[in-house]
Amino acid sequence: MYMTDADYPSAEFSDDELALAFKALSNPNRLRIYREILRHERHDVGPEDDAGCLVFDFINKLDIGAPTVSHHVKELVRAGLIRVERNGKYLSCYLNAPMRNAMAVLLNNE
Amino acid sequence: MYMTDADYPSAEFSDDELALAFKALSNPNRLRIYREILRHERHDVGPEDDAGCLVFDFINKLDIGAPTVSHHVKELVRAGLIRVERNGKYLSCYLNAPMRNAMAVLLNNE
DNA sequence: ACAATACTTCGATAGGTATCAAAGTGTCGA
DNA sequence: TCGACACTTTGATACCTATCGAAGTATTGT
Repeated sequence: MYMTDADYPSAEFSDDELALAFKALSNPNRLRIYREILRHERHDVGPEDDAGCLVFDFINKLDIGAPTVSHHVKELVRAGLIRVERNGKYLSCYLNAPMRNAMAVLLNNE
Repeated sequence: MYMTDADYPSAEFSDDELALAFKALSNPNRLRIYREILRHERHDVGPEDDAGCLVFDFINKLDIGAPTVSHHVKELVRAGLIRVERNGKYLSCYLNAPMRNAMAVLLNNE
């Protein structure tokens, strides 16, 4: 019976890291932000004209204030789910694929 | 830009329900319990001689007390991730496939 | 330079949670 | 029927978090 990290050969992330990632998705508003970034990644237009997902949009479309959105984005970064990049006035969000993959593998092939 | 449940056609679970499921996986010990149930489901021997995953084992293998394990199992049930069934002295845990599937779809095909 | 814009940081508040010890409940074997 | 076993419930503690308003910072257009 596997019950510790050491029992999972070649696991990319520890239980603690994975738990932190799931925790980041445990708030409905944060989950909405992450889903949007996922969706954006899928329907990607070329890398040139793509500004990524903007924090600006989250602030305008979600029913929470800018400080809370800022906090949520930082939590997603801290959990390793996304990364952000400043483009002038705007902040773009991009998917962090390895963590998404680790969660998917956990749910699919275990 | 999708930002609400209503925008996701034929979504089986709401953002709130999904967030609750992810929250249930946000504690390392609870994640270990869930992974073990997943693993058990995969390496399933026939339905006859299968007693499921026993809470008994979680109590013995995790470094937390019985009350905490009991609490965690209840949280996994509340989140729709698993169901439990009493077999005499023991409590067996079984995977709740639809919720697992919903999370997997979210991470894979969105 | 200045105003506007897009966040970010701070401090506060209200509520949630992981864990434990102690005591309780239901089941089974002798 | 009685003790042992497998949980469960309760109450307490220490900590974490989602959100806000107010004030701060960085960037851009004029």
